[in-house]
Parts: sequence; C-alpha cells; structure tokens
Amino acid sequence: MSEVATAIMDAAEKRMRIGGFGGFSFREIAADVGVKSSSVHYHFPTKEDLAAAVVRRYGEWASNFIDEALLVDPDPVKAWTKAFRGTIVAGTMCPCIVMGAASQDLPPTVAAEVRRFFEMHAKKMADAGLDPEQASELLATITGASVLANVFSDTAEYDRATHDLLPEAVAA
Amino acid sequence: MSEVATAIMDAAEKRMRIGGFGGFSFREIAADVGVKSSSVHYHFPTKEDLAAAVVRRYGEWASNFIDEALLVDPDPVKAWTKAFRGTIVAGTMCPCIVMGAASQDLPPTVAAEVRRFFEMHAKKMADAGLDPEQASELLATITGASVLANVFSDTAEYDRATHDLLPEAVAA
DNA sequence: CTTTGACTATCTTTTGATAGATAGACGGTT
DNA sequence: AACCGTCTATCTATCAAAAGATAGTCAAAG
Repeated sequence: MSEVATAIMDAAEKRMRIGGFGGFSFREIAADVGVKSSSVHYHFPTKEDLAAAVVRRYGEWASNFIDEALLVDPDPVKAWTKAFRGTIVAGTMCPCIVMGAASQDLPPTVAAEVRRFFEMHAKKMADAGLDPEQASELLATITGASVLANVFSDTAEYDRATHDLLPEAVAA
Repeated sequence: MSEVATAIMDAAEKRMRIGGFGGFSFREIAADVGVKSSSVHYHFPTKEDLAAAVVRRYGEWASNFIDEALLVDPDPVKAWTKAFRGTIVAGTMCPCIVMGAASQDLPPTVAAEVRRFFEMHAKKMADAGLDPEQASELLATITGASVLANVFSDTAEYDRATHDLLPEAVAA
C-alpha cells in the first residue's frame, strides 16, 4: 500500500464520516491529497472500490481497537460504550453507521463491507460473554446514541442514552 | 397543498427513506410523479425546501401516530418500540434516521427539521412518564435497532435488539 | 386580466470514468 | 557501462451523464 493510496483512503474516510457514500467525490479527494483525480482512479478504479476498501480498513482498525480495550476492561458493555463514545467525542461519526443508515442505497460490495463491520462486533460481543439479545441491544443502543449525538451535535446526548447501560448507573 | 405537490413529497419521501438527502434528484422525482423537473422546482424552489418540507410533514405524521398509539397502550416503551418497528417491517427506513446519521452533511434547514423530529420524540416520551435517561436510551435503542435491521435487511434484528426493552422479556 | 400551474428550453457545475502521454525505477542483456 | 523493455505512478485532456437551477411561454380558471 503506497503512501498516496493511504492518504487517499484517509481523505475518503474523513468525508465518509460526514456524508457517507455520496459525501465525497474523486475531485475532492484528489484536492485533499494534492494529486489529480485520475490518480485516485489509478489506485482505486471505481468509487465503489475506494469506499469498500475504506470500510474494510476501518473495520480492521475497530476490531483491533476493541481487542485492546477488552484487555484493559473485560466488561463488554463498558468497553464498547467507551469505544464508540471516543468517535463521538472527536466530533466525528463512525462511517459504518452513516452508511449503514443508507444501506439500501449502497453499491453491493460496500453494503457487504458495512454488514461485515456490524457482524464483527456482534460476534466479538458474543465472544466477550454477551448472549445474542444483549449483544444486539448494546450494539443498537450505542449506534443509535451516536446518531442522536450527531443530530444534536452534543456528546452529552450520547452519555444520556448510554447512561443506564453502565453498572454504576444501575446501582444508583 | 395541491395534488401534485403532495405526490412530489410522497415520491421524495420514498427516496429519502432509501438514500437520504443525496438519494433523490429533481428529475427522478419528476419522473416518479409524471411531471417535468421544472414543475418540481415550481412547488419547491430548492432541494433544501423540498427535503425540509418532507421531514416536517413526516414529523407531524409521526407525532400523531404516537399519540394514537399511546391511547391504545399507554406504556411508552411498548408504544415507541412498536411504532418504529412498523417502519422496519414495511421494509423501509425512517427518513429522519437516514438523514440524522449524515446530519453534518445536510443543508441547515433540513438538519433543523431532523433535530426537531428527535426533539419531538424526546419531549413526548417525557410527557409519557419517562425520565431523560430512559427517554434517550429508548430513542437510541430503537434508532440503532432500525439501522441494524436495515444493514442486515432483517426485521428479526430489530426484534432482537429491542427484546429486552419489553416487560415480558424482563419477566422471563 | 391576473393568478395558478405546468411546460419547453437551456445553463452551469459537478461527477465518475477513460485514453493517452510522460517520467522515473528496476532488472536483465549485450 | 550502455541499451532495452516493463512496470509504476502521475499527469493532461476529455467525455458523457446527471444534477440543481432559471428564464420565459402558454393555457385554463377565477
């Protein structure tokens, strides 16, 4: 993976976090990176290719991130809630949530990668000890909390929505 | 509101449920309705105007829908979970969830209408007896469950994610 | 005779994509 | 060392389609 190809994926991911698949163009990415749009096509023939590659890379990063978080705190609810919160605190959205909401409008390979992302989380949650319902509800809640925080441009909304998930809250 | 204007909004809403703000064009809408794209501009000068009008109308419809649902079953958790489920069962997405996920990419007035939609729900939940944390979590969970069901094209995923919200499940 | 609603026609930008040229790096052959 | 072919990466130039928007026309209704 060349230097430029990585920069292209970085730029695309940044824009996908804001506007999803329709939120970026070859020319915008090219300008961000400092090359011509044809050079972007050289590395990623089609827009679908680029988006799919970005989502896959993001999923791999997320997978590793969660693994490390679980080493620090093995409680899956806390680990995942905190992990997704990090994205929101940074003022960004998880690109898979943005694209997942418009899943029916995605090219097939991109939709498949997005599905893979959520499947990965569900599977990892099961491995961490949650049963299917618990895993689905946790994933749904932190996903929805991200959307709400995005809509209100307010991290506090994420915290409010996930407040009762955390053990301390239940005890209070 | 003319016959045609209503048909335009219907067509726009249908496409927005799939692809959000970027998921429709004046020409597509015009073709759906059977008029020329310039006629769409006549009724809704800009794309932003059309989208904002659709979201507002959808919010009003949703508000009435919830009011009626609460008359049938005053338990807010059951009422909202069932209401959002209806959209998913129909194989569609709530347009406000699709657009909310890409909120940062929306024209200001459209983003404001989407915010209004979620504020409306939060307020109504409070009126129905939920405290702020419960309301936020419920809204987040059914929102996220909708996204997951959309990603997996599977209503069962919505049910799994919302299973523990329902009283019967807690008792089990 | 003004308003309403829709039409024709057209403009400008943007977009995804392609073709073809160029320049440099690398490796093998003479 | 000098030459040759190939591959890589990028550029210039361009296409065809799609998109949002506007100007001006026309017919029917009140």
